[in-house]
Amino acid sequence: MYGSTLSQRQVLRRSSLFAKLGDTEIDAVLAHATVARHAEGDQIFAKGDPGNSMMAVLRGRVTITAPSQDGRQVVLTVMRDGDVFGEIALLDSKERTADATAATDCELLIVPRRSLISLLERRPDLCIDLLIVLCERLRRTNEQVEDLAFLDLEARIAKVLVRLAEENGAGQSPIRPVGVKISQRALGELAGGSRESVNKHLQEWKRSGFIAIEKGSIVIHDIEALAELGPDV
Amino acid sequence: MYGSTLSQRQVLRRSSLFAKLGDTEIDAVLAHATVARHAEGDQIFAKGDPGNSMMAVLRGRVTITAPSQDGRQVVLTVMRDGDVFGEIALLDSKERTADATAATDCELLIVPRRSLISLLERRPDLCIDLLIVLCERLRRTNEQVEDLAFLDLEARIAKVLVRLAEENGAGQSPIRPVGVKISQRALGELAGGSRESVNKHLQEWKRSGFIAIEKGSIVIHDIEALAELGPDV
DNA sequence: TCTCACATGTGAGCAGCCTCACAGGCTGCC
DNA sequence: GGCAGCCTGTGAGGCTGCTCACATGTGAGA
Repeated sequence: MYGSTLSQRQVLRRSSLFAKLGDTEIDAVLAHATVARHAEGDQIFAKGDPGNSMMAVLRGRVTITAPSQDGRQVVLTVMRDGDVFGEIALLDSKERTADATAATDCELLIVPRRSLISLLERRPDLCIDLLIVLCERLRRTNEQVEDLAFLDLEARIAKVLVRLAEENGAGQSPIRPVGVKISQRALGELAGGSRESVNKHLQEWKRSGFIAIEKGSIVIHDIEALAELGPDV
Repeated sequence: MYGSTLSQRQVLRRSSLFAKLGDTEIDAVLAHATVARHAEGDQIFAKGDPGNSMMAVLRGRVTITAPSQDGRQVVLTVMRDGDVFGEIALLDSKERTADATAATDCELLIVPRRSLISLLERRPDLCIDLLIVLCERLRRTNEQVEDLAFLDLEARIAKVLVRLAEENGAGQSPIRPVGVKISQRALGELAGGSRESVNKHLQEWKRSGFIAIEKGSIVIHDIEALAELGPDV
């Protein structure tokens, strides 16, 4: 876990929450933080674990999922470079509320409770930043509740696909096809539906020319059409 | 809105977030805050409104709901004495994410953005309290996502009923019947289902002797049975 | 008193989505 | 090479929960 101190600082600054810290404070956090590496598929923590640390994603992607008793899952969010997660259990000293799994090989910074609390006490402005992060999270989760309550599966899948396409850089031109690397099963977990039903809707869209289906990924040809299917409630 | 300063302070201290403040700080908040009264059914704010204040419930109940395009609603939470709400839009300076409606006649303290921000800057410990409030909120919303994704309507209704019963003071004895004052339509909005479907499940439970149904309220005779129907995922 | 708004009760019919079952194809590992 | 484990594709069957339609009771207000 040791590189030169300089690069460690830079690594920590990749995380939005810590970006604005001075060297002294960065070093104070680093003094007790560790870097963990996980291979794709590794479980980082499980719902119910005691949570006495917060993680920041330095590199890679982490999915936060809620497990059901019978082995199904819903994806609550996907964390990427610079995002922090696991702060809930840390802040209220309870159990982890969800599972965290490495979606790709990844590198995490693990900040123990005491470091974070003492940092927050020294820097009220960071505290407000963290509040804003939580607000954003809450907005997303509320939206997910609305989607599950009001939209049918087709709309939810469309919405997820559009979001993934945008995250993958569909911004440039609405014409250029965008590839989204995801299995149909995972898409189902994101949208809250079964693998088979996802497949059926995708087939429908393929016939309509909105998308093309490849092994392990979906190529979106007409993102407008999908956006119309998955309205913002 | 003016009573004696003393009672105003006490009123503000009813809200958990402000309870620990000293008189000086209370007065600083009060200097810019106002008290609003709303009659049952009044809309307090609507999704999409600009949000430059936070509310604390001094007396009464407020339901936070998400509206769908066709007029349906899901209830996200119900706020009661001492709870604060509306802090999301305040903190991240965006629009309100949901509707707020007075579920009963109620009295709210309205704290404008600047007062709150300056208070939070002076008192980092409050900031952490607020973080914990948001964490709790997030836990609840995540649970709601899990419920909608994994549980069927019957389980969701049961779970809502059990929660309402507990909030209404079912604690004492599991034998004594507990009355929950709620319409079947409202129950549907809490559980994410239609009025008719709610009615059918309730009839079923009535036949089984778990509950009795009265106009505008439900009397729970066997809360254990309901708790078993609505497991914690 | 009459009416409006709202609450509960109930059945018919339909759409969405799930599960089950079975296909074939590709990849990586023994 | 061959198998295990993942992926996609597809149909049958069934349940859940929705909408629609209508009936009844009741309290508030004109």
